Amino acid sequence: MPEKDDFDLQFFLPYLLNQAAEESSLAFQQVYKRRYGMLRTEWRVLFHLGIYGEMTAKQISQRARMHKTKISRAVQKLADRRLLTRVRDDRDRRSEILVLTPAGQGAYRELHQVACDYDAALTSGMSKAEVQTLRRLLVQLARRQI
Amino acid sequence: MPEKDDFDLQFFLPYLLNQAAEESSLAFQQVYKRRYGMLRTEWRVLFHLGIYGEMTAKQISQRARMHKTKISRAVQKLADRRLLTRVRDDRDRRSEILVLTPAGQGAYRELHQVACDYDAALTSGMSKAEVQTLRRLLVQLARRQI
DNA sequence: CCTTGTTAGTTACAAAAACAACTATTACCA
DNA sequence: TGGTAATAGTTGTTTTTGTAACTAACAAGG
Repeated sequence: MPEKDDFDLQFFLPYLLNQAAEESSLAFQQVYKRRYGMLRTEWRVLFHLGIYGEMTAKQISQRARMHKTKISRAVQKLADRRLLTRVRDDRDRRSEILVLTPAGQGAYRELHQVACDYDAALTSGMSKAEVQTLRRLLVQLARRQI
Repeated sequence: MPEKDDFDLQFFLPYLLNQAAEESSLAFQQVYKRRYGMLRTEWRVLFHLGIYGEMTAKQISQRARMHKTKISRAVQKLADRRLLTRVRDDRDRRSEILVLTPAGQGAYRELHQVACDYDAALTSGMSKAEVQTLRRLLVQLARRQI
């Protein structure tokens, strides 16, 4: 039997981050899944367009660090449900500009409100300073390339 | 086009946590994937056995919050590669006790060392206090049920 | 004992993700 | 120009995951 040592899996950052990420997105997932039939990639695309305005799939892919095939399929589904429209870019006819329809904007606004409330609930047991530190360090981890 | 507001997707905790989790496990993933041909579930099972000693699939499932089918498949693969053996529990012949083989213990020790170094590298840009706060809040998020 | 219900683990099938190959367009440069 | 390389996005195929149904073993009350 292996010797015990001071390493605790529960504190190993990649593991811990994953546990926290999964647990803390569960309830939010229920909302966009049950209520809008969306997948994670789909609400992410919706939010990118809702927050940053019109974008191409490529731009979303870069900002969200998601593979282009995931974006492509998410965009397809959102277009099927008439939540966005695609407009060929005349300056570069390979790419297309994605624009939320009024229905898409409505869905975004509702989910955005849910997200705000949800984030507030998640941080409700933390002090302002703690929340600030937490987000700063997470951004640092998200940007770092080891 | 939607109005801009003060909500930033990059700071929405479920999103941010996920980005941090993915980015910060990338390089570690390379190691267990390329060097041992393991999947995420597999190294988790390996680590549970390496750290906590002999366990049943059910116990790992509870501690790691992973579904029993994932565990079952990971155990199968690890057994195929002779990294663990399964022993029927005579007190309850439905369950089986999982035990690392010497090869499994060796794999664990190597990956454990990698993990330690990796965790140190991830936190190298943070103060002791920051790291402590980070882990504490992450544990809090991971345990919370909203 | 013998039903009824529960639990540990596996298997089968459906959903989703990862990866590679493809089309259409643009960019560059000889 | 025209030919090669690069880029935006899609499609097809293979892995991996999620979900439900299954087998085998236990538990407990009649």
